[in-house]
Amino acid sequence: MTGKQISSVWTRDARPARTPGRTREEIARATLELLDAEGLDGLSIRKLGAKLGAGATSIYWYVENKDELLELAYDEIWGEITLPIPQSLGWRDTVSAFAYSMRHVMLRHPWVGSLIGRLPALGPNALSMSDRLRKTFRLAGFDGMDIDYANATLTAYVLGTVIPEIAWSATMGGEELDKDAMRETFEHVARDFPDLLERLVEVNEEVTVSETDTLRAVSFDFGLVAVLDGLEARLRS
Amino acid sequence: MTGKQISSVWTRDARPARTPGRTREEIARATLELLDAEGLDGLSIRKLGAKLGAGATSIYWYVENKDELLELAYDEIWGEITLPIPQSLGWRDTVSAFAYSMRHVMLRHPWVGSLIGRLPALGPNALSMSDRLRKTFRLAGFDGMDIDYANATLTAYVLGTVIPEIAWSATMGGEELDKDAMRETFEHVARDFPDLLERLVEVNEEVTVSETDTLRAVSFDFGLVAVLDGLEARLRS
DNA sequence: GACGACTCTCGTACACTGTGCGAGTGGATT
DNA sequence: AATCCACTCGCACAGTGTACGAGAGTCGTC
Repeated sequence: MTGKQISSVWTRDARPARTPGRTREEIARATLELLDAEGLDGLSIRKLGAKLGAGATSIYWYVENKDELLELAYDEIWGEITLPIPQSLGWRDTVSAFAYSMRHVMLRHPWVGSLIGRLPALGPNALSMSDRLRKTFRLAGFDGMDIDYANATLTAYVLGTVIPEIAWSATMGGEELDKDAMRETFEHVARDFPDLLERLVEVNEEVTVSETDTLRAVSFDFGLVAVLDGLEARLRS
Repeated sequence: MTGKQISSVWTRDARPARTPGRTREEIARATLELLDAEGLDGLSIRKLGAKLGAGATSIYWYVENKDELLELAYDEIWGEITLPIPQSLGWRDTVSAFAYSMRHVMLRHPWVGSLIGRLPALGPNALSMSDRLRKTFRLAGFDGMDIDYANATLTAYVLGTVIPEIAWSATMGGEELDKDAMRETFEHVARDFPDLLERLVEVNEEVTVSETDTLRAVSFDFGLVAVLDGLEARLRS
């Protein structure tokens, strides 16, 4: 049981809750709120300390370094994602609901976009979700390693769709979706690719602000259906 | 042509190359090398200045801020990815080759994992690749918006697979793949999910270091085939 | 050749960051 | 009452991104 482990908050047990002192949950929650309010760059140990009514460096009693703090907040996210109980729906509807939930949660906490490539998902919420997804795929008829492959494929699709979406919103959303500015930007950067430019401008013109979301949702759905079809084909063979 | 645009290096033209002074390419290349050598946290303006034999703040003549520097390096990455000329192979083989190339390039430059959720891909190399992918999908028989949907789906799958892979390597790879340490870690963090734990340990045990890569490649291929099957189904209807 | 304009460099300075250290505090155990 | 230990936190250090403004070098025009 003892011996060197991989470095992560989750490889050490939380300190037992005592009368003085904070809990991991408290700290995770506060970090999450700060991240939601001010983004990844807005989070600093000193600000977090202030928010908790504590001295800046007190946090280091509970956490080895800033990355571990981010691991805590990251796992909170996984806890917000919902997955219907497997038996209630067909597997396609079940995992679709998961995919949509995951997308929404990520868009609500856009800073995860920069963390997924840096921190492993080893927290209890992430693992619990992984466990439940595996059960869902097994119930659907997948077997052995295919369970994990299917799982990975679905999750990859969602991540890969949402992460660039976040980057896009971060750059374009800041300017309050100024259509003319965007058209000019496109015309400038894509001036050597008339084909691509035409499509970019077209999409930019014909769609109102609120319809942008719908369009993205349609695109998300297209890919999701394709992925599920592909997985289903694997199931039948 | 004038007017406010979206904030990105690519919305401003590069300064014309003069006798003194660096070029964007020079700076992009140096940034890339520094990132490859020292990672995202290892990149600082001062270090980059030193590497270029320039004063630290000279870089700000060519670039508005550090993010724009990262945009330059990010686009270099897109330039390393290869896509066979569409007509030479069937569309499935063509986009498969692209997917594998993209995966390898990303794994070679693991710091991109943290950038994709933060910076838009508006550089010439990224757009050129996007343009060529669109042509490939059109040639395959996709039409209208389906071209872009298919494009997005494929790219999402690759990104979503590789990004967590990078995070994993960053945490586990540092400890030189100590098998026992990993087993202990798993047993600790996944102790409440016996099913998942069994699989984690099993995979960890039965596989040698070099086979880890193979296993990941197999998993990647499984999902890729599923995605392509799903897209092909869309093509037939 | 002289002058002015412009491109480009860079030293200094400022506010801010993560975090090591070690002295301090206050409640529980003996 | 004495001891221990979980916990707090001020200070300090090295490092960060970047604003600013003074200078150097090069060009075009008279």
